[in-house]
This record gives sequence, C-alpha cells and structure tokens, in this order.
Amino acid sequence: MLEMRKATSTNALNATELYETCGMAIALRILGGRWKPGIIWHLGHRRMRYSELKALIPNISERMLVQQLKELEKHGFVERFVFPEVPPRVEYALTEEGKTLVPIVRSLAAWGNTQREKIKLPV
Amino acid sequence: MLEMRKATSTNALNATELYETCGMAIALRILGGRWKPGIIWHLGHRRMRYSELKALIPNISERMLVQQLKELEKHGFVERFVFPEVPPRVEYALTEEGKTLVPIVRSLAAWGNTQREKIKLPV
DNA sequence: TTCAATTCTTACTGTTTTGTAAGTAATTAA
DNA sequence: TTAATTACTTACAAAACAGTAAGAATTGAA
Repeated sequence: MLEMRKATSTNALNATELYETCGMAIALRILGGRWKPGIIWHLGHRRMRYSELKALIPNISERMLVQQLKELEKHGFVERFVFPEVPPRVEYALTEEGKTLVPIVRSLAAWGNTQREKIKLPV
Repeated sequence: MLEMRKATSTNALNATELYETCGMAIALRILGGRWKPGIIWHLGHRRMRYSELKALIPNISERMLVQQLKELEKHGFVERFVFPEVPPRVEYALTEEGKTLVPIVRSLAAWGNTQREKIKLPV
C-alpha cells in the first residue's frame, strides 16, 4: 500500500485546500517529487521495461521507482503490462492521458535548461 | 539564513546530480514546493505588498511566506522594494527573469484544472 | 540442489519540508 | 504609558519524503 498522509494534519489539510482551489497544485502533485519527471520523460519516448527505466534513471532505488510508477498508474497516467514469463517482464507506457503531460514536461525542461547558467544551484 | 541541506547526504547528492543533468529538476526546484506556485501566480498579476500576498494565499504561515520569497529573490525571480515608513511597507514584484515563469505557471495550472474532475485527490 | 534473473515488498532509518508559537523593531496614536 | 501596525526572526516540533538493505516469488539452467 502506498504511504498515507495523516488526513487530519494541518499539513495535509493545507495540501487538500490547495488542490481544490489551484490547478497548479494538482499538476505539481502529479509531476512533482524527485523522480516522476524523469519517469515521464523517458516514457515519453517509448514504452519501457521496469529494468530499462531503472537503468536510465541513475541512482533511483527500487523502492522509489515502484512507488512512483504505482502512483502514476493509480492516477491513470501510466499503464502496466505484465508478461507471464520467468524471469518476469513488466512494461510501462504512458496512457493517452499521460501523453498530455509530455509537452508540459518538455517545456518545463526547456525552461530549466535556460536557467542552468544563470542560477547557482543547488538552492 | 535559509535552512541548509546536509551537503553529503545521498538525498542531497541525488538532488545535485539531477540538477546537473535535467532541466526539469531545476525548474521544479524553483517552482516546486507547496507555496511558490501561488506566490508566482499572484505576483504574475501585479506587484504586491507582503501583507497582500499573505491575505491572498490562505493558510500560509509567515515563516513559509518569508522563506519562499527569499529563495525566489535569491535566485533573481523576485525583487524586493522596501519603503522606510512606519509601520513598514515592503513590496514584491517579479523580475524580468521571473516573468518568464508566468506562462509556465499558467500552462501548468490550465493542465491541472483539466485533471480536476478526472482524478480523485489528494493522492 | 543451488543459483541466477527480474520485479517487486517490507521494515527501518535519515533527511528535508512544513507548521506553531512566541518575540523583535520602529513609530504613531490613544 | 500602552497599544497598534507591519514585516519579519527564531526555536522548536510534526509530518512528509527519500534511501538502505534484506527478502519473496518464479522457474529454467548449471
């Protein structure tokens, strides 16, 4: 099961209120976090196996990869195809809905790249 | 002083490596978090006082508002104008650089709004 | 029989982000 | 003298997020 938020914390209530009033909060909930953008980016090119994603996204742990894929699947942005083989094979692809994310991801990335020289990261 | 990350944690190293390879990680570092989108959204309309922002962004604490404004200022997306009056008056505005964020923020918000009906949030 | 490969799951720990609550400074108005 | 206003600052605590490491299921090959 995915990790749960404490539904009654002020933190969670603030998050909920934001979702209700602000489209951007929704978008960032889906796109945000450290790993989701990369996952969507790669799946934007083509359908991929779990192990391919893992290899393409340096340093991601299995826990994180599975967790983020499950969230994306739960919200209908990613589809999961299981092949009954041994060793197992599982492929992931963006759904039609998920594909609507691709231009957004790309424009975010393009904007970020224009900033690379200008700001001194991290933070 | 802003809160610091432990520079040697795997967490921080992963973040740094992402910034170096991925424009989107940069973009999300600037846009991400719970409150920055709203701040940019409102400043996208016009220059505002600190207290106006506070009133327009429900539930934000002063700690968060100050902190996020400082980060945006540090990276050059927001400019701060102090008027030597009592009680004090401080206004914030997007810089030219900051204004380049506005179309991105708006397209994220527009996309998020199309999702509002489709997905059942929070997570 | 043991190992290897792949896709996960689980329990645990550490790090980062967010929220709370109290306090500060400066001046004017009551 | 005291209170009111605005824009903060600080110390602390709670919640959320991310990473580590071990293990499980499957079955064919060594």
